[in-house]
Amino acid sequence: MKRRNTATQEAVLAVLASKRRAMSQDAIIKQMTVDADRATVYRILNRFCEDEIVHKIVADDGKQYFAVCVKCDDVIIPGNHFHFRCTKCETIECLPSIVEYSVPESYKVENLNCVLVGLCKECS
Amino acid sequence: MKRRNTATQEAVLAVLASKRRAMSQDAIIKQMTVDADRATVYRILNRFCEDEIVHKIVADDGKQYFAVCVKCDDVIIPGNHFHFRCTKCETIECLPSIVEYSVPESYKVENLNCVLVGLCKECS
DNA sequence: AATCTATTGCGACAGTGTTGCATTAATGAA
DNA sequence: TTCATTAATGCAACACTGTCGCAATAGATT
Ligand SMILES: [Mn+2]
Ligand SMILES: [Mn+2]
Ligand SMILES: [Zn+2]
Ligand SMILES: [Zn+2]
Repeated sequence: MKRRNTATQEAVLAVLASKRRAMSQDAIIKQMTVDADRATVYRILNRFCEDEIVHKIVADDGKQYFAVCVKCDDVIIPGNHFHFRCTKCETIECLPSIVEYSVPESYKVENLNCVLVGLCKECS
Repeated sequence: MKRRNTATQEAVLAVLASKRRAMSQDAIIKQMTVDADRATVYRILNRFCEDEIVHKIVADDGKQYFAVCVKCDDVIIPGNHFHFRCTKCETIECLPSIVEYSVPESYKVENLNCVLVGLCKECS
């Protein structure tokens, strides 16, 4: 299954790369110049997740948000970081803060989905 | 707005109290002996949240899960604890582990939604 | 140009959570 | 007890999200 380059994929990535935030499919399509079908954008985003170009966060509104896997302060932010959702400006951003946790004996953690909710710097 | 006691409310609470897990509205209704309307159960659960009888977790499947606010090892588990979702037995439980985080200057955290995903003790 | 097949658009679907509104029933006063 | 008040419910309807099947389109390669 070799990947192909398409205008729609580049448009999706361009939006995600320009904003420094995690965005919902809804918000991504609104920001896109090219029009694309909802289902297509979902497929593109899921493909990006498989290829680890973006990562997915499920916020406490139940929606999926996607963000590019970027470097921050010259350190690659891995999957296991906190996210922050501002209830006022309705944005979600990746925090440079790593999630530290401990689980009971013999539990196996494969994934994290940690979202802090509140007011961001600008809104508080 | 004074609260009234009803059989449905007690049934919902009975289910949540008997299981030690966080449950979705779906799962709660399946376990209930009394039948009740979907919408009613949601209203009951949201009321319980307001009254802080239960707390709500949004898992990475985008669904809302509800759990009674119980004591664990004689220590009250507050709202800011991790949750664990087992992908095999499809349960969500409250972990006794507190979420430790740090946010950038002047961010205000009002809520947490932190879910660890993987295999629980029995399933791993 | 011809071929292969990844990608897309469209329609359809299941599931979740919410709301409006008429009806029922819990509660406290008479 | 009876009555009045209104919280709680059942039902229908709705918006929204994420997914999938399938035929059509269009990258990539020879
Ligand atoms: Mn992130
Ligand atoms: Mn909990
Ligand atoms: Zn903000
Ligand atoms: Zn399990």
